[in-house]
Amino acid sequence: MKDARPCSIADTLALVGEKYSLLVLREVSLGVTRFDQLVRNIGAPRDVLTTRLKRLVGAGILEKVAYSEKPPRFEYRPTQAGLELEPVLLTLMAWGDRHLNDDDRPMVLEHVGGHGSVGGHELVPVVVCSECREEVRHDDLTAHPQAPGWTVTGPAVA
Amino acid sequence: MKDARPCSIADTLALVGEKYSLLVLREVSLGVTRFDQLVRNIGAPRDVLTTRLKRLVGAGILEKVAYSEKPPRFEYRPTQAGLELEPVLLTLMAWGDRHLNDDDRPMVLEHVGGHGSVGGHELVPVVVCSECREEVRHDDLTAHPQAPGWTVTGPAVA
DNA sequence: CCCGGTGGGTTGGAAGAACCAACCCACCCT
DNA sequence: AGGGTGGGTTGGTTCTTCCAACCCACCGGG
Repeated sequence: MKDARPCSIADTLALVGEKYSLLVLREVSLGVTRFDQLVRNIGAPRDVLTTRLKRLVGAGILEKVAYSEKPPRFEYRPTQAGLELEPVLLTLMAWGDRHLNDDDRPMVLEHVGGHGSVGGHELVPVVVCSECREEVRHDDLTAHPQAPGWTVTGPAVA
Repeated sequence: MKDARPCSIADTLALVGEKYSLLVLREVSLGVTRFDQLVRNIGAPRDVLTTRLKRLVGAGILEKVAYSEKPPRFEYRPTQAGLELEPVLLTLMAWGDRHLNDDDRPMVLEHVGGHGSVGGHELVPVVVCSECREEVRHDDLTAHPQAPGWTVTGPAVA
């Protein structure tokens, strides 16, 4: 990945884009935080999961918390930064629900609103602009690269 | 990945979770659709990019469109399904902007609203519930696995 | 006609990562 | 003493990546 477009998407994927990493985040967000459970629920090889967990802890996305001394036992809990990746998981899930599992979604999320909302309803996540609160449509977007030497189509100088 | 939790997140990542795949989508969403440009802007090895493009075309996320006969030349354009992955890209970018590139974001997106909105403003994407329009917070969510034999913490029967 | 350049790949070999089964250790329960 | 659980590590094989080089069709200029 040398000389690629500088980009926060690429930077984020460099941390959480490896196989299983986002699935780890799915599990810890669900409250599943122990090594053996993660292995089973994700279906990852144990050694691979070990290296993923190290990476995510090192990146400050998970933290290793002791829940027992003697024998020393740990659980992996999401940090604030880790929890803030939930929108990524929600949008991935929404896409898969729509395009891959349209007739039987493997999991349904119930949304229990904050301010006086009555009961729970099914969550269908949508991305909106925080400024104008409108749903983001592709055609309403214009990209402005900030890095010197880069235009929207590619490197300018090179 | 045998016997893992059935999940649309995993299903989606099986299609677009390999290295570079989402970066391809970033580029085609920006309008960069040709092989050589993709190689340069993404920084991926040519052969790997070839296999990724085949996969994405096969999945119906991209389509290969001829823009010249003699010599035969193609561009890779996102399908509707491909464009609908943009929310994933936006949330990834927002996270990287906040947590990795807080002082100089590599790219700024301008949002030109649809219905009579005046000028463009910077896009800061937020995920909301389409039902109640409130921002989705982790604590407002409850997961309901639909697959038989699965609870939120793991397989029930085993 | 020959030469270099562009677009879009394919090929071969070396290096690295994933995968799997097996193993290990500390502890707890019976 | 024996088995079970939690949380890993190890060794060896296979699967991917990576990189440089190559290939081919076509175009333009001299």
